[in-house]
Amino acid sequence: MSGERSGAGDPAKTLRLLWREPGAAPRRGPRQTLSIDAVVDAGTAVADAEGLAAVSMRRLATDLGVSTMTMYTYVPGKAELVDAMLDAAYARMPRPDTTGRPWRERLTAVADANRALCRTHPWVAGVHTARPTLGPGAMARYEYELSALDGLGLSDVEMDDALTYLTGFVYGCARAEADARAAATDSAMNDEQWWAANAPLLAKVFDAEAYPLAARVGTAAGTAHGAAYDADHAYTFGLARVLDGLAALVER
Amino acid sequence: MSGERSGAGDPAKTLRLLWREPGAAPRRGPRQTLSIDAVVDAGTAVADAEGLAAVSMRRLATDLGVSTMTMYTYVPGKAELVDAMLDAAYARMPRPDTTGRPWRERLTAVADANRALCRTHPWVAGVHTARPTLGPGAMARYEYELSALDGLGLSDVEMDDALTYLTGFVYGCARAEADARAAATDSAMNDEQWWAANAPLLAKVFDAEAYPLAARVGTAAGTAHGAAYDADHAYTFGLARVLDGLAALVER
DNA sequence: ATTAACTCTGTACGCCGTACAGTATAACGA
DNA sequence: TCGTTATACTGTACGGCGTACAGAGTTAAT
Repeated sequence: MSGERSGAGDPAKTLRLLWREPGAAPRRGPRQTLSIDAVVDAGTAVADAEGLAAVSMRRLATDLGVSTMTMYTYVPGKAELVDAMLDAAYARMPRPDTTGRPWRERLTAVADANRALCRTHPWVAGVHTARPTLGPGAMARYEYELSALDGLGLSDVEMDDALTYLTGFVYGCARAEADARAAATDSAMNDEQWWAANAPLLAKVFDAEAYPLAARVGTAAGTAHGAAYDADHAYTFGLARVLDGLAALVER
Repeated sequence: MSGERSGAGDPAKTLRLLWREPGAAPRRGPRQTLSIDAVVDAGTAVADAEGLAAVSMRRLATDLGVSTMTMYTYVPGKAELVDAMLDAAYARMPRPDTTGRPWRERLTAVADANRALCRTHPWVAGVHTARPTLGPGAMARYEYELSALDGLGLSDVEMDDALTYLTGFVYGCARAEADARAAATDSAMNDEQWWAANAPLLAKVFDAEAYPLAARVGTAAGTAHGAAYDADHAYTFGLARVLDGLAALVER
């Protein structure tokens, strides 16, 4: 499949891993030399530095000094490992108390916290979360974020809608930013260099008179952002729109 | 890397492919038995039916009745093939004239057209487009979509911002929807079945009193949407917010 | 007739996740 | 104390991926 997905493993095995349920039987064989946390942390370290695509069972095993198949004694498989990495990242998010602050400020804090998460762990933005991680970190995060929408007169369903909409925007931005960085790394060209390589070639085939708006606006946007994707600008612009959009719901 | 990326191939080769620039030299060897379009169409057919992950050089070669390496005489590589598939999809988007209509209606049409694209070709939503496809289809699409924002008193840069914001929302929704479908296919469980498998296990470890909002809102949202991700609802809710957000910019 | 350009193909390399079988280890019941 | 047995760990192997490379066959220009 394209990209990684959360909640893709066996439900029972995944929940046992996420909540660290101890194996029922007393442990009879040799002691484990590593721990689940060591594996999860190793995965996170590789993903942070080189992207989730670099996280392979072979790679983590090498980093941890064990053989590849040993990984499977700590974690049922790659799918469950990704869930564990994700839940651990959620668990580490700061959750400052913003009770009593204006709703825009509280929602901005939620948005910023998620953006910060995606900046320290760019791979988080790329995980497909249709089937959410149901671990303790995810629960704590959901509870905290809903609290920012509590007491605004929204129905329960509207609270969930609004949160989905807000985080959807933040992760969309974060994904674009992570994507831009990954493209630069993989191609060994920054945006400016890439455009410099493409512009002269495109000029030979593109008819600016046939597409006047595209030519004019494309040039203006490229010049304004230095031909590079400006993640901060997109986030600032978008978040203002998102809050204005929610205002129509909250202050109705 | 996780997932497919556009604009990841060699710039010169990619642009030659997208604009179908004829090879300079007269053709000396045997005639080709297939065509670029046949390869692009075969890739699109597989991606539509089974997802972009199912599109491999070996698979397309088999479908087209040639050997794997023959693919490379039509297309420089997988990266360039994805660009060609994407540009062809853009080129096929309908572009009805909405000149003179209210701006909300015009932008809704743009949003709906992109949503329709992502429904006939769910893989489109999953392509990372930090480095855009610079083919004729992409250019025609950009021109058309900008025209919906022309004459509203926005600066060129604001037009690009607004379009980025709008399409960002649409593709975010589309990605969630495609993701939900892919998860259901891959896991052989629909959302309801997946939740039914997880709920009893989660109930054993989740403390509803520690996370009262999460428990209450999660239940309400799950009940309202039949425990399934409701893509139409998210889109309708979100698009209203997006347009309200842009109204603050347009009608200022 | 020769040569150069081109199409097509088979093999091979290094990645991936992981199934499976085998061996070493440590705690339990006797 | 001595099996017995659950467990930890490892090596090999399979089928997938993109694609580099070398070679064989085909056609048009010289």
